[in-house]
Amino acid sequence: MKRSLADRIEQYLKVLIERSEDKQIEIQRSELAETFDCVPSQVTYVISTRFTEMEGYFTESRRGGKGYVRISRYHLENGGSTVRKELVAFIDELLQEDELTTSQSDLLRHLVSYGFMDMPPEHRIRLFKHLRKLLVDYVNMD
Amino acid sequence: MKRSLADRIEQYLKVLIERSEDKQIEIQRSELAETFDCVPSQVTYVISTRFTEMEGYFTESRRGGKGYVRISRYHLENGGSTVRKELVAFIDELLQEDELTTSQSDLLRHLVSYGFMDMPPEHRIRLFKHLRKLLVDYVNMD
DNA sequence: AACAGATAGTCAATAAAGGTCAAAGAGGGG
DNA sequence: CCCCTCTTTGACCTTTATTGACTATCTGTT
Repeated sequence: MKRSLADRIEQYLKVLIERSEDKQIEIQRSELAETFDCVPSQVTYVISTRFTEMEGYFTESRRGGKGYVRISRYHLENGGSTVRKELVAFIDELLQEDELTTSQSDLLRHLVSYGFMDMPPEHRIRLFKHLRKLLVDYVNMD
Repeated sequence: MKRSLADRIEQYLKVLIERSEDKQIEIQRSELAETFDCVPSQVTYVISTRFTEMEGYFTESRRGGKGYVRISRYHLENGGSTVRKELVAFIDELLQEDELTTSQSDLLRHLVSYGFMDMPPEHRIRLFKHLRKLLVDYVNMD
């Protein structure tokens, strides 16, 4: 089991994240590339393949002077996840009842599943309830 | 978390604004530049990129003797509408580029146009920016 | 009213990041 | 050995920050 460079960079970042206070780190792409003696785009590759929203990570970045890449990990299972599941279930229901098209429900499911991770749970709960109401409004419009 | 000069000036101003009685401050561009040991136009740069209407700020200024720059953060309904319009415009753009179907953009436009009315503007601004990013992610998924 | 001095604004050049994309390389399974 | 997928690299692109020369607009004085 020979670990690739990408694997090692991934591991390195994950250790940093787990050790951090708020499960969130900020790195400089070029600096990290230098540490691992590779091209900067390798770092981009690692981040885009191993720190996706599907894996529970959220990334932001800024270019230009003093640029950075911030990676945050979210707990998919804590506060609000019940509400999240309920909302996803509701979207599926609307799809079953032909109140939404497949493309609409795909989009919504994506937004609801992977978005709003960085909100405080109370806000997220309120937001999801609000969203549900908005959806009801929408499908009852015609 | 290394900060650029622009970041530090931004932070400084935001603290002043939050501490102020009426969420409004008046500064002298050249004086602030001296404080941060930079050229005055740096201050202009910070203000024009970080204290925009979209971010919920409003600025006025006067040149000449006793000149000033006034920055106000607004609280009420003014706040969200620029961001809302911007997001709707972005959705339309995605539709034009065939990144979204008509049914998807209709749904989104409805949610964005009629929802979130009762949220505090600061939250709404963040939410809309977040939504925009989620949409970008979604259309780039394939 | 004209002028002088004091401010703030504009704009373009330059630097300093990160992003994109496609081609080449490396491994592994059939 | 061939093919497929994942990795690595590098040339080129976009965004953001910093600086300074030049411009515009006030205020106060003569």
